[in-house]
Amino acid sequence: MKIEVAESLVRSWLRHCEGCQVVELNWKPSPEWSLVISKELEATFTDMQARFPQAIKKTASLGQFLRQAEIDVLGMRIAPNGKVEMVFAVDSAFHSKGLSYGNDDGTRCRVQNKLLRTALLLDAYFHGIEAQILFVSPKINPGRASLLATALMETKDFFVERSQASFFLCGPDEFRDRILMPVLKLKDSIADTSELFLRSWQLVALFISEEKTNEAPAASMIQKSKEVLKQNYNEKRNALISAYYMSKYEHENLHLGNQSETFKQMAETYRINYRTLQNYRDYFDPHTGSHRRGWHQVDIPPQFKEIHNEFMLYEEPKLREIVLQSLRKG
DNA sequence: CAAGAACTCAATCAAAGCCG
DNA sequence: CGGCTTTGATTGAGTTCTTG
Repeated sequence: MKIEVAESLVRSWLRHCEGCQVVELNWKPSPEWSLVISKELEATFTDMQARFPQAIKKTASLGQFLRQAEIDVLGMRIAPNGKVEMVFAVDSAFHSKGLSYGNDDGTRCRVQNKLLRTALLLDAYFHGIEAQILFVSPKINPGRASLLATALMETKDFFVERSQASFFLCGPDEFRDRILMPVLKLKDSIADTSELFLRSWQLVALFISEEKTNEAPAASMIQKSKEVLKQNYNEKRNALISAYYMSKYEHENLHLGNQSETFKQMAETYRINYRTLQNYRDYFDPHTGSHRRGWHQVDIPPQFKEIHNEFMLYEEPKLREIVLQSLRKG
């Protein structure tokens, strides 16, 4: 069996991102299934032949047309009540030099043929169920993209009154945003080794994360996260200093209102919970000569100890100035 | 003495560490 | 890996104290 990596990706996508409980690759109808061809379906097929003579050969009968069909990835999303609420039919083409089946016309006809055939197939075997029909290709040359977009429009137009299906053409952008990126994000949460695409991505990711640290764009991201960390660190440090001040000297000299109001302002500035800040103060209380008992029953945590050691010799006005300045800077 | 402010400690949650 | 325990950080709730 030929292994198509794009199909594996789509399978993972349908399972995890689109909520399909059942997904099959290379789905085809069995010749053993009894297929009752309705008049409407027959009529649709005849109209289709007339409307898209290039894409569909006149010679084929409907039965033959359907039997030849194959859907690369077929997914079903089943509702809790057991009803199939959505069928996904995806055809994928991964051509590293850009989607191509011969010349422009050939490519357009092939894609259109796929879309039309799939729509008929779904109508025949999953009649009345809402469907999404997708043709996905990670690389489509710009010149052909507009051609295919037109073909897609024609197909949509043709089916607008006849079927519950919606059609999508996923070129490079949609492929990346709708399918690839969401699946890549799953890297750490899915452990199923039978999903080839995800598995290989997990393997590759081991090494690109290592390499990233040397690359410029990644470096700027790391720089950013470092800045965020530094900012958080400063906020926490300022919060601790303020808490130390509050424990040792109370709030009056700050002139920011009563104790609650003072805490409130500080907490807002340092982006922590009011209670948390109050608790910081209580950790200091047993060591600052405060009238409160504070957290006398536990040891002072190291980071509190450090602040204590650093500022224990500061006079009130000097420490007050430090606190007020940190509040002004925000 | 009632309402609001302050205090104390328990409960909760998440990250880190451990181990079969 | 995955389940379990430990540890640390944060928040919530109930009680006590002040103040007008």
